[in-house]
Parts: sequence; structure tokens; C-alpha cells
Amino acid sequence: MSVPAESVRYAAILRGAAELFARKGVRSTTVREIAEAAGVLSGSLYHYFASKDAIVDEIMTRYLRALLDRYREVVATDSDARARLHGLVAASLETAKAAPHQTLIYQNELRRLRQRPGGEHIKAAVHEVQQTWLDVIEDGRASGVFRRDIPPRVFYRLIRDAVWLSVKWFRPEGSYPIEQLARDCTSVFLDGFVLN
Amino acid sequence: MSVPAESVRYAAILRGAAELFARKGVRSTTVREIAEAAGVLSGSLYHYFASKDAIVDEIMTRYLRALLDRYREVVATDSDARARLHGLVAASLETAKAAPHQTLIYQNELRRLRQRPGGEHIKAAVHEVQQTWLDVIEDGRASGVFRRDIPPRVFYRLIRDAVWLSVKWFRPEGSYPIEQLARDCTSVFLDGFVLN
DNA sequence: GTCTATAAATAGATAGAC
DNA sequence: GTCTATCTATTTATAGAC
Repeated sequence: MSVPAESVRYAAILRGAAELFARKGVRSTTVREIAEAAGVLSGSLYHYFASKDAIVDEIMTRYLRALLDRYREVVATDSDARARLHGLVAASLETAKAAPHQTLIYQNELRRLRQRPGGEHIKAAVHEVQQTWLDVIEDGRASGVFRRDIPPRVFYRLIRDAVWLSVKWFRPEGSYPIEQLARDCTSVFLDGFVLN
Repeated sequence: MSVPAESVRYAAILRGAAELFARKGVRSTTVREIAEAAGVLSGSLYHYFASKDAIVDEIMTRYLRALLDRYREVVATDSDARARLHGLVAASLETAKAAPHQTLIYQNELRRLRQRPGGEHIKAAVHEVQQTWLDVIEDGRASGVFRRDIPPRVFYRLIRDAVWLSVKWFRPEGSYPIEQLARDCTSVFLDGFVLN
């Protein structure tokens, strides 16, 4: 929520910056590059954003809002734990496919974004993401579907990292569709890779 | 392999730089900070290394050499595919525990390290790491132990990311030992999280 | 709303004294 | 082998004309 709530140029800055941040890293991307990608000179950026950090913040805030909207839809369905876990896997993969740059920034720079002053709302969103997964896992344990000998947090972190890091290798244009990846991912984590 | 093959200070620079690179990122770490951590002034760094990038290269080269040494030990054992896969999981987790900073740099900056000129030997090492996993997976498929409906590369990437990213959350000082994590990790990926 | 011009700080790296 | 001093380039951000 900067000075002009929305405009074509404002959106172009966010879009171009996200691509650059994902490819080169936030720190290695200069405001001049962001400006060039948006078709303006660097001084003009400061009409839309107070600083380079403010651009990063806006990108991540929007991204987390969209992600949490999808997660809330998934847990609103009254299906069993296995279906809901698959729903979270699929929602995450679809989000990564729809917003790969933002997902990559989220993976690469989250640690530093959380630490820095003013990162409280990001921290809160990240916590809600985690809690959504843990609730589904706990539900599956309580209903006797999931194993009790694996700590829920450990399982959560394993599947979380495996799912999200797919943004680094999954190619939507290939012959292996995202729906298949979602099914394979759920099946490996729930049924295992050994033949029964 | 810089000018003085080895010295206390040389080692101190590598150690301090690894910690800083892991915590702040390579780009955000200045040569002055590296020098301060090693107890010298920035000018003195250039007696040991030609550039900041040369420090990063040396850290990653040593790390990958140590990792591949462990991997070669694992695949040299003539056990079945399940045991060898567990061996790779355990070797990776132990490496991450022994060299957490280097592992974090490997995860965060590998993409950029590979791309830049002179990164061919790193690329070759990364390829050998991948091939080690794929060989074990292929062996398990051929011997009828692993599923054939999941693409080997997909399974490799899922378990690879889950295992390596544990460096971001695993705490060696906690009550959950690394050996248990290795067992849980192997079991989740091979047997699944659902109760049988 | 965009540009020009530039301020102010910081970066990697070098030269030479000690 | 280390430090002092500094060069050169780059970076974020600002001020003010248009």
C-alpha cells in the first residue's frame, strides 16, 4: 500500500522486480535494473516506492496473502486428512507454478526478510502457513490414518521443503504436468517409495 | 590452492567467511567483515586470496570434495538398495551437521556459483552427487524394491531437497539426534507416512 | 509522473611502507 | 605477513527542473 494504490507502472515495477530478485537475488539486483525492466529511470521508482526494501515487502506480502487464501479454501473442505494433505500439496505446487519468482524469493530470502525490522506481518503469515499444515497432520494422527512414531514437525518440514523446492526444477512446459507431480508427491510421502 | 597452501590464518579466513556467507549471504558479506572475523584488516586478505570470489570457490570446493568422499564410501558397500539409500541420507545429514555453514551456502548460492565462469569443477562435482543418488534409485527399481510408477528423477529431487534443507531447521543440540532424523527420513520416503 | 544531476555511502581491490 | 591509505566503481536515495 504505497502512495498510488495501483497503476500499470506500479504493477510493472513489481512484476519486473520479482523476476530480477528471483534470478539474481535481492541484494545483487540494483534499483537501476528494476527501473530499466519497468521502462523508467531509477529516480522515478521512488515515486512509487519508498525504498528497494519496500518493493520486496510488497511482493512478499501479496504473495503470502494469495497463498493463504488458497490454503484456507483447502482446509474449508470437509474431507479426510489424506485428501486435505493432498490439497495443501496441490495448492502449494499450483502457487509455485503461478508465481515462480515470488516462490523462489520466498525460499531464498525468507530468513533475512523475517529478521529485519518491520517483518512482523511476514512472520505472522509464515506462522499461519505452518499451522495449516500441522493442523492437517495432527488431524490425520488423531483419526488413526498417519503414523505416530514420526514427529509431526519433522514430517511437516520434510514435505514442505520437498514441495516448495520443486520451484527450482519443475518446468511447466515439460511433459510432466503439475497435477501428476502433486499426485506423485502425495503418494511418495504417504505411501512410500517401496513396492508393497 | 592459493599462494600459501595452508596456514592458521588461511584456515581462519575460510572458517569465518563460511559463517558469514551462510548467515548473511555471499553478496551481503563484505571483505572488511571477513577480514575482521579473521583478525586482520581487509588489505591482508589479498595476501591469501586473489578475490572474494576465490574464497567462496575454495569453501565450496573443499565441501564438495568431503561430501563426495562420504558418498563414495556409502556406494562402495555391497548392501541392498534400501540400505544404500539410507546410507546416502545419513551421509548427507552428517555432512550437514558437520559443515552447516557450507551446506547452507551450497543450498543458497549453488545456482549462481555454477553459472559463473570457472564454475566447471563445481558443476562436475554436483553432477557426481546427483548421479550417485540416481544410481542407487535405479538399482532399487531394477531389483524390484522401489516403485516404477514414480520417475526416478522426481523421487531424487524430493528426497534430496527434504534431506538437505534440514540444515535450515535441524538443531544438533536438541533432544532429537541426527541418527533418528536419518531413520525417520528414510522411513517416511520409503515406507510412507500412513499407517499400514 | 518522469527525468537529470548528483549527493553520500559503501564496495572490491591495489600500492607501498613497515 | 600486516597495515595504512587510497583508488575506482557502484549503489541507494534525494532535489529540483520540466
